[in-house]
Amino acid sequence: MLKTIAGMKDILPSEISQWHYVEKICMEVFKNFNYKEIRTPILEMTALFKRGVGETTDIVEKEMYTFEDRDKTSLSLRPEGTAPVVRAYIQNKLFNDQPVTKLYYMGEMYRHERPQKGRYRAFHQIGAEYFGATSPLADAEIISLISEILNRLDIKSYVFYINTIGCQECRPKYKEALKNYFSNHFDNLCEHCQKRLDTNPLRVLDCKNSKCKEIAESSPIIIDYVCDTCKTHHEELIKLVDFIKIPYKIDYRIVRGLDYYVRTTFEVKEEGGILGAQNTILGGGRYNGLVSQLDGPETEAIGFAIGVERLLYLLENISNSEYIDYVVIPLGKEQIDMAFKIATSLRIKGFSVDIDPRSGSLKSQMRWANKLGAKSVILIGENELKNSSYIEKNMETSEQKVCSINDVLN
RNA sequence: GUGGGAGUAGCUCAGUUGGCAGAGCACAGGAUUGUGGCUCCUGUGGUCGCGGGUUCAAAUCCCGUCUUCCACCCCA
Repeated sequence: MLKTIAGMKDILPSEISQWHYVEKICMEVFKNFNYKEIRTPILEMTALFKRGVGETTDIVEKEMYTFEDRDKTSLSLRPEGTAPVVRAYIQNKLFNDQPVTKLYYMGEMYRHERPQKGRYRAFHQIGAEYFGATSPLADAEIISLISEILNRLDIKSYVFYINTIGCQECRPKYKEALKNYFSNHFDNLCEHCQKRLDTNPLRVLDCKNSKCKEIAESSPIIIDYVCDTCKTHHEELIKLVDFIKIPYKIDYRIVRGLDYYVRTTFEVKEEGGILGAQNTILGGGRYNGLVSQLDGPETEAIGFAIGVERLLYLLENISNSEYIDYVVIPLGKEQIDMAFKIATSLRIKGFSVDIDPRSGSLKSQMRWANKLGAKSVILIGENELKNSSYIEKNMETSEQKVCSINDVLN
């Protein structure tokens, strides 16, 4: 039997109402914050991600679905949403329309990783990008927007972490300080962190190893090393977030894995054990260099992405009350034509209507109607057809009334 | 990419020292004439993930492979 590719799965009719629910609420909140939807192809040139996400990131180095087009161009399924949106922003010169541009997207992303709970090779992200704003107000607005989405979805078991990771100016100094500090504890670091100390000392901060964690506890703190611009930006952001009373924690270990981030980074995590090890349900940050790096004008931006599959784990079981307005039941073969006509008429009028194609016994059709959650059934037998009438039965109250066929057909 | 657990009916799972493939739920039909849900009866449904091997005999033991789950790496 042919199956889905490993780490990819179908979203079944029984699950789809949850997806619609999340998408609907997000779209409403985006509307409230004046974001416009953008849809980009799932396939892009590999070069976009190499330049956008970073040549040395894990995503680009070992997780992309990459293959050659017929003309030998290297293409990749998008592993994330930001680079394509930035590409679209530049290509369509959206920066000419408005001084600031606020976009959101919802779609499937692809990464060739080992599947795990909350981590799939095809997964969905809902995200937004805010272009053209240097002000910490933009950062605060993004955080407010995320908070509102989580509130409206009635998700409670999460922690909002905010950090700043400085800029190209000040981060190297911090990295150097970290390197010095961790070098003094080199023998007590795990194998990975010993290597990371050279490649990316920031990563040692969010290592899961208990010894590394302990050492990281008293490591130098980023905020002591950032330049004045970054520090002011961070402080003003915090002031704004406090002012609108959004709960958060400052966590200097939120370092993020993608190359393009500067200053503000943030993550929302579920820490009640529902998600296991993959407990980050959304993440994002400011990326000031990305647009110019992809040949656009110098533009500051900030964005985030929600992992929809992870978010769905946290959703309280929303009432999945499937129903249908009518099931039309002919009691015998002679009444099928008229049943079909009545069903059609009701459908045209806007009701949801079904009719059993199997023409089984009355009992079996009633059972079927009950299973579909029919609010009412319409029964047509020999006697009714003779009188141009039908019986409408309310499935909740069991009340029945005789109606005229002519009325329903008009 | 690395390490570990699991795979038997649509779903959740039993299956003893290797000896005829099972249950509950779901689905279908029925319980005196044309009325659902509750109850009762009956029935359909399996290449025991797939491929090799050992054996008179394999769901059961061995090897490989795929999928899935858990963790690492990393990320949403």
